[in-house]
Amino acid sequence: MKCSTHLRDSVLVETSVYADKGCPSRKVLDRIGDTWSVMVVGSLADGPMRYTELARRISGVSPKMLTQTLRTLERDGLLTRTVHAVVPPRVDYELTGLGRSLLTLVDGLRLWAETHIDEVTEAQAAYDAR
Amino acid sequence: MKCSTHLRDSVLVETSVYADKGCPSRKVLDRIGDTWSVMVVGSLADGPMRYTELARRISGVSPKMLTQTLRTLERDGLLTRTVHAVVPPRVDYELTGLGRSLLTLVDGLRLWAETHIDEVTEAQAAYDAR
DNA sequence: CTGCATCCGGGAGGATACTG
DNA sequence: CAGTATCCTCCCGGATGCAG
Repeated sequence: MKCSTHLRDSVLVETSVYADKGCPSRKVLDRIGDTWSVMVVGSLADGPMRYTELARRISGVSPKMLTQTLRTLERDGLLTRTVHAVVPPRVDYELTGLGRSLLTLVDGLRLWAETHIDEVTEAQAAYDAR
Repeated sequence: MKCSTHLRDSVLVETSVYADKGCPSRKVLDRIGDTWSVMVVGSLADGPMRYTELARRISGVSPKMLTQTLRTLERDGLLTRTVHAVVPPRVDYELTGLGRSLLTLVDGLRLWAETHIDEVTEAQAAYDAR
């Protein structure tokens, strides 16, 4: 787990991991780490989707956070935002190729979650019982 | 990307995704989403490690957050904490089988990051240039 | 319908000093 | 060495109102 391609200059930190802010893992983590981002990407797996549809599928998200998340993902090139010049306004969000390449990870995450959630829950119960 | 096993009761939200707080993806997200957690798990990939060693490899982490992260991961059954009764104190942290099963994801994350970070950076630059 | 602007409270998390 | 305790700041994110 070395940030081999982004190690700092100093030889003293050769063994450091995730040490550099510029470490790509760190940057991606800031994105994947964002709960809403992952949920948006996951939701868009099924295809293009409108703003309201996303809001409905991601229960609990405020308009503010949804917009903010969508903007960030758009800026990162993970999805496209298409405004249709009609009334009422219609805006479609769709994953880019880059965004879809993330689906593998997101899916892996979901799979791990469904597979191991029980073990985690048991471990927590055991820990709390001490 | 349905939380198929954890859908809410109401039929009205049948199409919702990540809607339920109890959704396992959501829970795992709270863990994976945590930057420090991922870095700790990634660092421990190489084998057992002491507190200070972890602190050194994860540059920028405060003692507070490192301890907090380690406790949470221990509680979740992702790593073990072994205290050796010696002076000076020696505490080893080691991934459990469950923790190691997460390495696949963490590695996938790192791989995606290293592979696509340039595309993301370019996309950001293009977006900002508009 | 699809947002943006604004306000605001709470909690995450950094810095620092100290202890068994 | 391996943490704990304390303080304090910042910003995440919810609520609300409004605009195009």
